[in-house]
Amino acid sequence: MNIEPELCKVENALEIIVGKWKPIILLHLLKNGTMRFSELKRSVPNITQKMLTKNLRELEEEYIIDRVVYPQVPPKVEYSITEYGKELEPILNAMHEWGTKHQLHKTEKTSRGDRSTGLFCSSASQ
Amino acid sequence: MNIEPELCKVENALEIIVGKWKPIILLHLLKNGTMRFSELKRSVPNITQKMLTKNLRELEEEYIIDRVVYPQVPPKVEYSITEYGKELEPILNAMHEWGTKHQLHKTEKTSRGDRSTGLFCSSASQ
DNA sequence: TCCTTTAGTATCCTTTTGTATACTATACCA
DNA sequence: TGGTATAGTATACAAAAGGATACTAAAGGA
Repeated sequence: MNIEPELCKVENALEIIVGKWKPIILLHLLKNGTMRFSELKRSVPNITQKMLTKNLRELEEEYIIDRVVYPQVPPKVEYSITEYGKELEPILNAMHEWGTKHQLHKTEKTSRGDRSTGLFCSSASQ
Repeated sequence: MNIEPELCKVENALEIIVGKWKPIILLHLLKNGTMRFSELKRSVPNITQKMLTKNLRELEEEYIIDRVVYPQVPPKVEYSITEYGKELEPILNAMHEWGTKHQLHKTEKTSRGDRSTGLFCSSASQ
């Protein structure tokens, strides 16, 4: 009744999808199916090549995404979510839903407080 | 059709629950209702005081948990999830479910591979 | 008088994460 | 001959996260 070791499983799960970039990468892949490296880079505006590569490698190691290299001269590499990775969809959807709500919450706080409103999505302007 | 700024909301949401410790802390609080600092520390075995304090402060700032200080001599501080924080339950449950599955996946990999099996939950032994 | 307990701080250190920049190969194009 | 494009790697560096340890206050017990 004291410690529930089951909770540790969450810890393990989290290691895979936790991080600044992985959930966004996965959401893009879920939405678009198959994406090239450069497409992903464009879709996740502030990520650097190094971080994108690193995160993709880690997701690949966990069998969450597939990586297909075409032996072409300007290289072409395609990434897609595996069947196994698709099981993450409920988590990502729940995050997305909650994120939308929480953003409103944040905006309300802003209107009487200390946060700037402009730094939400920098993909459209600037 | 190119960039969906909605995904950025996930990014924002994630900042709050991402991290090695927050989801486990929240799961314990969801399960147990109200917990003292020391209870939490015992429940999350490998966390340091510094990390626990830091994560609790951050969750408090986001109005996800409440912190009640009793002005006693050996200090007593109780933490609980706010109504707002309870909205995270679907995410945490989805994580927990997936985590359980993924652990099996991992174990399968181990049996033909390169991982040690003993490091899942260190709360019971050692 | 010393030890214990609780909920932390403070300090120092290591590791991870992230940024910036330069570099690669090779086919195509001008 | 030089520029462009792709999917990276290599390097150097800065910042954040995390870990280990020591310290605090003030009451109670041995």
